[in-house]
This record gives sequence, C-alpha cells and structure tokens, in this order.
Amino acid sequence: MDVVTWNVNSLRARLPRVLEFLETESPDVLLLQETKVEAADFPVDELRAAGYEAVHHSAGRWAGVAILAREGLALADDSAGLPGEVQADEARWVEATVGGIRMCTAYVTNGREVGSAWFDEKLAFFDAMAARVAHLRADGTPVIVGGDLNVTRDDRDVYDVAAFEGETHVTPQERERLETIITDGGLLDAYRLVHPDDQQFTWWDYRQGHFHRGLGLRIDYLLVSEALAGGVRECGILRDFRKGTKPSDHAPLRVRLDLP
DNA sequence: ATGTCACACCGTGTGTGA
Repeated sequence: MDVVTWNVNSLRARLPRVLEFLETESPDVLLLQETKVEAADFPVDELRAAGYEAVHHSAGRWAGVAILAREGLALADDSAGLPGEVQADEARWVEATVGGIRMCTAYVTNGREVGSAWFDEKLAFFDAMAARVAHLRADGTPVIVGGDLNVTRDDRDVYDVAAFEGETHVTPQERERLETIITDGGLLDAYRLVHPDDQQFTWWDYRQGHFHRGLGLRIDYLLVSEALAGGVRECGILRDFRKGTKPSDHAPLRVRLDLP
C-alpha cells in the first residue's frame, strides 16, 4: 500500500498538480493539508473523476485537511476534529479507516512566535494528538498519522540551526511533544526508519530561492504503528512536485508498505 | 532585503497568514 502526505497550500490553487500527482503516482491514500477551501467548494467531482473518494474537514480560507482513497478501497468511519483541541473550528485533523488502517492527518498550528498564545495553542494541539494516538494504540488498530506537524524532529532536519535560533519549529518544547506522540502512540517515523542518517527536507520557503539552494526543513511526517513497521519497504520525498508550475512550498512524502 | 504565495475584499491594491 502506498500512502502519501502532502501539504498543498490551497487545494483549489493546486488542483492541477494534485491531479497530475494522482495520475502519475496513483497512491492508494493521499493525506492533504492546507486545503484552504470551503466545504461546499471541495472538488469532490474532479477527484472522483480522477478515481478517488475523499473525506475532508474544511474551514474556508485557512487550514483544512482531507483524506483521499483510490476507488475500490473502502474509506470508512471518517471523523473530523481532534478530541481536546483548543480551536475546534480550525479544521486541522481528520481520520478515516482504509484497508484496516486508521488513517489520521494533521495540520499542526504554525505557532508564529515562541511564547505567544499561538505557540501555546500549538503545544496544546500536540498534547491532544498524543492523547489521541495513545487511545488508538489501546484499541489495537494499526495507525498511520501523516501531515504537516510544523516541527523538526532534530537538528538534522534543519538546513541551518543558527538561522532558527529562538524561532518556532526547533524548540525543545515542540520536539519533546513530537517524541511523546511517537512514544505514546507506539509509532515509528517512517522516513527515519528507512533513512536513519540522511538529511532531506519536505518544505522550502518560497522566498530567496530556498528550494534551489537546498535550504529547507523536514516538518512533514508519516508515523506508522509498530505493527506496520516491518512491512515498510520504502519511504521518500517526491521533490519533483516542489518544482514546475505553481508548486506548493511542501513536497509529498510517501511510504510504501506491505500490510501485515 | 520580509526577496513568495494564496486568499478575501468592491479590488486594479492592501491586510493577513504562512
């Protein structure tokens, strides 16, 4: 099974690239973040024409998450929102079951400035995520949590640690919470599982030619239950989709796994 | 160099969020 996570930075603006992706890569499941679309405007028909069913949690011009599954795969028991999240109207979490796996996707709050109310909201969102994945673990259902978690796991995931001194995405508070999500959820970071020593990024600022200069962060993740980890064959970042016409500032991240 | 992008708004630029 191929599962991909991709922050598309507006599904309407990115629809041509998303349809291109579905056509050329034909993932089984595509987890989307920052769809930035009203629920009534979600492109259900275009995606169905491409052979994909969707569930989504949409809140208009900001945030928004969705799960796409290839036709023929049952996309069941979808649930929008994260229990315990502070801003329940922001559309940052949705989950559904596909192929016996509980697929969860998150678009974590940016946090803006360390110490701000937005930063506190970000830490609270991580805490709610940890509680949710612990609950799912207790249920015994295999889980994949994918999304833009807006935090680097460690310094290898940052192009220049000095450039991020005092900034969000690199603080111990954020990183400790990511580790707690991984530990409490019984999860593994699929990219690190396959690439224990590499430095590759999933996001590059649009400005200053950062992509072409190789200046990015690894802030998008696919976290898989331990029960699935043995089946992981491949995990990689599809950098080509950060190139070309009107790209997102994030590249898709894909895991290929054999189901237990 | 806060240098890009996307969205809303009666709009042909400005504010907001990333």
